[in-house]
Amino acid sequence: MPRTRPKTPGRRKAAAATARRAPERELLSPDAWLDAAGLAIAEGGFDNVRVLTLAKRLGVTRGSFYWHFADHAELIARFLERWRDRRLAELAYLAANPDPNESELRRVFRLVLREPARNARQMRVELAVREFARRDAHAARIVAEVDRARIEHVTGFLRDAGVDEAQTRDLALLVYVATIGGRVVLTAFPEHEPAIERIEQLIVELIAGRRGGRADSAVA
Amino acid sequence: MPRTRPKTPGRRKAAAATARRAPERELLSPDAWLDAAGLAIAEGGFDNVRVLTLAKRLGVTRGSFYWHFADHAELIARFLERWRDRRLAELAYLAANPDPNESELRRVFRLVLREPARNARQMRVELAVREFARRDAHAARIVAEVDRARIEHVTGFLRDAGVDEAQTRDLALLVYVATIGGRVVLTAFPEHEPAIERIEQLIVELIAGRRGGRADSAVA
DNA sequence: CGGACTCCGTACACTTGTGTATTGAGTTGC
DNA sequence: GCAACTCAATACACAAGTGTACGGAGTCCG
Repeated sequence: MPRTRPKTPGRRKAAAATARRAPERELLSPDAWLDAAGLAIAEGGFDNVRVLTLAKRLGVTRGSFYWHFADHAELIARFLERWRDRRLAELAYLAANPDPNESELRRVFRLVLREPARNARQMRVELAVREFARRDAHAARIVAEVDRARIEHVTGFLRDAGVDEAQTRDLALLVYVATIGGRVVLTAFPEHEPAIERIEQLIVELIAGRRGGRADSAVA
Repeated sequence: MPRTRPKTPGRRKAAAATARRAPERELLSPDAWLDAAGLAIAEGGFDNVRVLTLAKRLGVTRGSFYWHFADHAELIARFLERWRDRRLAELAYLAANPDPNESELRRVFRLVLREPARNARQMRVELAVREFARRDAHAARIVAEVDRARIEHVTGFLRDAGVDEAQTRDLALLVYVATIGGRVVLTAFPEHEPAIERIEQLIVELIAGRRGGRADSAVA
């Protein structure tokens, strides 16, 4: 340890940062480091997160980093937890703000299928997190939490849509699995995007067929 | 260059290896290095392929490596090409050896959905290749070739199964995308495997419903 | 104005990894 | 048997990355 670095370092209040007389050079918040890490992860996965590289990109030296974070491992851990919190908040917002002009199922697809396809960076980060989860226990737990919440979410929608109770789980898993797979192939070949949207329609039909017999109206 | 290392190094015929009087220590073939690389990739992705580590695992030093390969890049390139050739051969074998006791569609699922789920290493390698393809042009081309061939294969099966011609491509893509997605989540959570098999059944029903061109198929 | 605090720069020690040059022990062919 | 060949060991130079120790410029607060 340098002098006596606090275990929870400089927690600068972001709000008071502007009220404070602006320093010559803008100081860095931990979030700035996490954002930089996110960029590096989107580009080359978790192995591409190097303190030296991030510092260079942020225009500072590693001295700053080791003030905000104990070490490289803490950066990764905090990044993963922030990622999980944001994904869960995403779901919570969706559940709390129903859109009366759109069917629920469509919104699910928009969230997990179409929307991320437009935000390439976010999609790449998610895939990188999943990749990393295969060799990191902490990441595996994080991914499990997010997967669980998402599947639960889709399941609830399907149940509300009148799908046969015994099969909502399998259908939800199908939707989720097709979604993830779509992301994987889309990151490599964006030209398939229109086809992915037609696939969405196929799944809608499959679900419609699984409801008590009829119903394009309520679902679509 | 050392002395005058040949551009195409020692190509030991694997067949004559046993006829040859066995050396004190078994010599390494390039394939041995490629296999070791595959193990490293399955464990930690392409960034985990390090000449030093492979050598340690093979019980030799890097001197051997630089005899068989020009450099690290060549190892990666040859690994990718071998991977592609094997995947294409896999498909060719399937097409050339029809099994009269099993439906074609089932065989497709067995190949792309159930079989790899049992071979964890192969599955992880495939996912790592796809991850690597997002930042490596060569890998991207390789993956494109394999994807193209597989989707073509599934499309052919669906057409033979009597699926509406106009939609075979979309259905094939759905099958493929669901497959890839299934692999991704299964690598993280193997306990979902039975659910994946039920998903297979759902897709079969979807395809059956698509057979013979029904009227309501015009919804898309 | 002066101490304490916040944040970053600098310098050092250490580790891991690549690539090259060279040597050297087996093996094969003639 | 002996040269040529095959394959691996060793030693070296170099680069990149981590973590730590310490110094130092701003900034706030009394």
